[in-house]
Amino acid sequence: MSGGDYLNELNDQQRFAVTHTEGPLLILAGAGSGKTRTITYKVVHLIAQGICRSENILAVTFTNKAAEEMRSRIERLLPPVESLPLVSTFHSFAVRVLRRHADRLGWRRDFSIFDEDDQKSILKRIYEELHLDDAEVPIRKSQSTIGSAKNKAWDPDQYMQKSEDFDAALIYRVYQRYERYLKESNGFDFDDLLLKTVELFSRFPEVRELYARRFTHVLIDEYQDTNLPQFEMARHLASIHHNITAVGDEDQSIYRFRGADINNILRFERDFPGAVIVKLEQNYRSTQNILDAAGAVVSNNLKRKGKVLWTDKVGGEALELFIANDATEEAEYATRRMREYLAGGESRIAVLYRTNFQSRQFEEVLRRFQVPYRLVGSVSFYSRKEIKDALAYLRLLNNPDDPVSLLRVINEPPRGIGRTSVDRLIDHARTSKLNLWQALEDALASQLFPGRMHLALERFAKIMREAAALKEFPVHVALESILEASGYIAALKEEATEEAEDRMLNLRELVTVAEEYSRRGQPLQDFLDSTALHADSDDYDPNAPVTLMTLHNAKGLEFPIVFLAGCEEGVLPHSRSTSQDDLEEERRLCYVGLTRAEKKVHLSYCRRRRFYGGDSEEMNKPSRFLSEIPARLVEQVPSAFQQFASRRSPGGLSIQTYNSVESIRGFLDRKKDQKGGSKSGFKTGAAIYHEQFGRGRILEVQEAGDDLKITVQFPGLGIKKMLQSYAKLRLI
DNA sequence: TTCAGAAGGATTTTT
DNA sequence: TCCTTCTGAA
Repeated sequence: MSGGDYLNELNDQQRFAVTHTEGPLLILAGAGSGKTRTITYKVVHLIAQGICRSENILAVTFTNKAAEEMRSRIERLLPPVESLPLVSTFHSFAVRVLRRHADRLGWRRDFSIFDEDDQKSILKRIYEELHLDDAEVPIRKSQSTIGSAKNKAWDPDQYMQKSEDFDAALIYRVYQRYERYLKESNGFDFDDLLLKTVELFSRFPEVRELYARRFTHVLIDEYQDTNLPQFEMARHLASIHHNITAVGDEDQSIYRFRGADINNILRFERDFPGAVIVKLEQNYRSTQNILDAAGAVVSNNLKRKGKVLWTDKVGGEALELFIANDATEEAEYATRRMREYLAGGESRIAVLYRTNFQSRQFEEVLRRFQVPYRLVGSVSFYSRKEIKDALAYLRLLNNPDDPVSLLRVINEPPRGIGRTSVDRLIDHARTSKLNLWQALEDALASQLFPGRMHLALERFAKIMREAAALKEFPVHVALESILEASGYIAALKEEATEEAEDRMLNLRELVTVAEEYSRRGQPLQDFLDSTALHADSDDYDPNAPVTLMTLHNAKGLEFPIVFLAGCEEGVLPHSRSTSQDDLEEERRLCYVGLTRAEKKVHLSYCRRRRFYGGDSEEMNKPSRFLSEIPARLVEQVPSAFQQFASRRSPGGLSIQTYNSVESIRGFLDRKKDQKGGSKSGFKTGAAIYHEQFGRGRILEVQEAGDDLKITVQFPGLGIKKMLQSYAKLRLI
């Protein structure tokens, strides 16, 4: 694009933000106001106007996916010859920096990146070493405490000084040992990636300057979700030119639990003197009704600067509220509506929820109704066992000091190295002050272990020794070879179960991903980095007709139709969010959900919801956020019972849909109250249709107290008793 | 050492 | 409900 055509596509405020290219700038932007678009255009503007060169720009996004999207938008707008600016997340940027300079901090450049699972297994080892009991201070607690200490940039000593935790002394020891363990393993955890980069910048001014000079313009998206180390990274990077542009919306700050500090955005002017502030308050996404509803909810928060979004899309459809008896019914209702939408030509619908486990019923029902969908998150590809195993092998090749990976694969597939052998190996490492791999080699060389143990360990050592050269091979070759050589594939083949089949397919998939890296000539290191930093949200496919995801993952996205499920006390807001600050964050989460929608929002909640299989004893209360939406904006859809009652025509053929035994019970109760025990309409001999089993005939109807038991014969399927099962029955 | 079965425990959100 | 951990037997 030439001349500046792109400027014509912007409103006055956006254009100001794009063309203001000197000094710190804060863009306070509302939902749907074209935040990301504005900084994307700003990047284009900087290059197209020759203000700086592509390589002098660093744009930071919140997720890899967002980065990828921004890159491709920039690419479309720029003349094809230009090189692309660096668009990355804080984490991947940090990895980039550390891969070049980690040696200054005493790490090698081939360091490993430890995820939360790795963290957990490290902590487990440390607990054993220190003879700590999980019952005393749960590992989970240590893990999260260490994490939040790191988010505040506290080292163990600072933690010890500042923490008021009753268990601080104990966690202090764990934290100290943990840090040493990481160093000895030549690894960083996620938090370290940021922290150590900041440390590098502050301890070595010449390194900081290298980057601060190279990037003359720094742009940061989703600034409201930056934590302390991220803020400090930004400050270091802007320390020479002060050309920092931050975009954010305090109402969409939803990562407090991860150390995100809403104050970073609230005190931007103090942090970056001379900052200019632009507000973007026009919303281009949603109808006025949706905005009003969202605005009404979030206005109950006290900690905000406050802004009023407006749109020229006046009115719009009312929000719709469905009250379901249980989660299955909620999903069924939503799925029926989705089917209608899809039939009517809608192609992008989102189901959003607070917690991942809520996706289950939706998946079940969508599959039953044969509606294609895409799930973002939950058990992601990269957290599957076989994938982690395969990556652990590669990681071990890359960094032999990595004990986490070594312990993960030493007996995977089983090769006769059991707990006892592993414990003795660890012992030997500790007493001889060697790392695990060295200890293994040492023990083998000095014949330290008895015959069978020795042989098993030797077998493993041989595999890894011979595989060492693979490191230099194309990634997919290395991966395939190690899977073969380790016997992993053979073991799966031998197993010959459906599950093993699945695992092999997943591994194939991983090889396909690796082939990409080989094709681009990227080294193993790059492959490992991006798999380590892979996020659930990276799986989002904008072309899927129906997408299921958490509210957190929905940040930055938009959909014509949004279903916001589980609007109950205990779910949204979550039962663990009790403090005032927590509640405000939950409210922002609700706000984020509502403002994803362009045309229509469907709200729903369940009167009962099962947690871990058991029935919840009490009835759920509707979310307090629902009552914060003005009644005039919401239309309540009749519940299942009401729908049933109203569709029943006098005489003639009536079609009655029972969504669950629950609603049948409700129906019976009513009937009893009204007419004294009149029956449900299920009669012996009646023909019946069941959504799953098809046509059948009722053999027996029993009513015991509140329970209704129906015995139905389905031709070819035998006799089924329907009691408290979620029978989908229709009389025909 | 490994496997199978039983028991117990847990669950927010994520780079 | 599902997943991890524990226990005992082969």
